[in-house]
Amino acid sequence: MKQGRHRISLSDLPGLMEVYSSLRERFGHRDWWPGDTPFEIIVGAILTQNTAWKNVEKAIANLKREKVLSVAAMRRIPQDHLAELIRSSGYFNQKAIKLKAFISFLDEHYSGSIAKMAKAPLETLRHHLLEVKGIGPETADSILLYALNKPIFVIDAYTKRLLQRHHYFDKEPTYHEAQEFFERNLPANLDLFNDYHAQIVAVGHHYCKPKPRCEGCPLEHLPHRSE
DNA sequence: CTCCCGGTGA
DNA sequence: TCACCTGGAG
Repeated sequence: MKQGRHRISLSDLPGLMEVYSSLRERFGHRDWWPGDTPFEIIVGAILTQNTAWKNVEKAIANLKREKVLSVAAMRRIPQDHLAELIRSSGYFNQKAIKLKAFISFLDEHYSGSIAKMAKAPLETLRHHLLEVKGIGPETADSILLYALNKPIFVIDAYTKRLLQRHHYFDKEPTYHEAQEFFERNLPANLDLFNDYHAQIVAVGHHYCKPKPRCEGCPLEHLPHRSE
């Protein structure tokens, strides 16, 4: 680890593309965010808020079994019934409201059509999505990238932690700071943005946890704090 | 900052 | 038992 009297500066650190290569070499290309339709991915993005994906899978399965995983069906189903189906994802009452809020948003702005929505420009879409109650920056960007194939870099808790622990930031960056950092230092490539976020989630899940487990981490060789 | 809330794995 | 989970609102 490169150290001296001086604080580690950006120029001492590997570029983001090298970081990506190290992760990718370890984890392989991730088949991130499986989903049969864009709508299923959007629903997953809302349900997975502060919730382990495992618990979301059950909820999605319930929605499929009850044939509620379409815009029309979700518009029709009563909110309390919807809440029961997604119980396993936690915060089920709030999330039922959020799903309904998204449907209303879709109806108002895009005549209830995901396809029409997908044609809107990224910035317009992001601005509109953030107006929806229950959709914050991470959920909005996940929808944009994974459901609508817009080239935007998704930031999550793992990402901010990684940037701080590996000295790209002194303190934990804000969402916008982290996003700007990635987008300024990487080509705006859809598959790269897609897979990079997936790689970060993988390293965050296995190594860069709240309590770091640096042994064997694919990024162990680059400067880091193990706190 | 606190609250929302269920499941999972250590 | 308990921390954590592919956050967001008030």
